[in-house]
Amino acid sequence: MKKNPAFLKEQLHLHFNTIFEKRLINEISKHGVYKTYEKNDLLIDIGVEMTHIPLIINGLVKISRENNNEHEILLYYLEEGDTCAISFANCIHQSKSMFRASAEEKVACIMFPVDKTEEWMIKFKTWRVFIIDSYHNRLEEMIGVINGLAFFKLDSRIYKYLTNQVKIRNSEDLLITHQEIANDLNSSRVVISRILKMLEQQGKLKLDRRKIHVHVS
DNA sequence: ACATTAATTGTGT
DNA sequence: ACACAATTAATGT
Repeated sequence: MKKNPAFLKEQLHLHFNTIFEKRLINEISKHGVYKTYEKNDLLIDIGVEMTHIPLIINGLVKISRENNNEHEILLYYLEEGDTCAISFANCIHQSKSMFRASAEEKVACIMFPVDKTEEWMIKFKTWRVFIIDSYHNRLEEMIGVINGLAFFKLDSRIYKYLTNQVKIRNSEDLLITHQEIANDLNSSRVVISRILKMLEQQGKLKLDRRKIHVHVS
C-alpha cells in the first residue's frame, strides 16, 4: 500500500542485501509497490492475467493448483526471500496464471511489473542468478512432492506433511484442523482423523482440538 | 449465567 | 463414503 521508494529500499536492503546488487535494488524500489495481505487473501488466482510478480518480505504464501475435478492440490510454500519462480515462465509467454497463491499467514511483499523482469535479466547478473536459483529450489521441492505421491502411503504422507509444517511455521504446535489437512493432501477428513489417531497411539504426536503437537527430536 | 448453534472430531456400518 | 454421536468453541439473550 505504501509506495515510498525509500521505504522499499530499506526493506530490500534488509531482506535481499546479500543477493541483489545496489543498482538492482534501486530499480526495484523505483518500480515496485509494497503490499500486505491478511490470512486467506488471494495474491493471484487461477486464470487471472498476471501483471505483477511478488517478492516475499515475510509471511507464508501457499501455491496450489486445481485438479480436473475442482480439487485443490498443494504444490509448495513461499516464504521470506522467495518469489514465484513459475510465474516467470507464465508471463514471458503472456499466459494467465495456472496457479493460485493465497496468504497462509499475514504476508508482506513487493509487487513489481512483469515486463521489468526481462529487462533486469539482461542488465543484472544477480537477478539472473536469483531467478535460476529459485527455479532450482522449486524444482527440488516439486520432486519431493512427486516422490511423496508415488512412494509413500497416506500415513507417512501425513507425517511428512506435519513435520514439514513444523519446519515451515517454526513451531511444534500446529493450529490446524483435520479438514484442512485433508484438503491439502486431497483426501477426506475421516481417514485423516483415523490415521492421526494411529499416529498419536504410536506416540508421534498429540491431538487437541484445532491443534496438533508434533513430537520431534 | 444459560441456551442455542456451529464447528470439529470420533466411531460404527 | 455416509451417517450420526460426542465434544468443544462461539454467539446471542
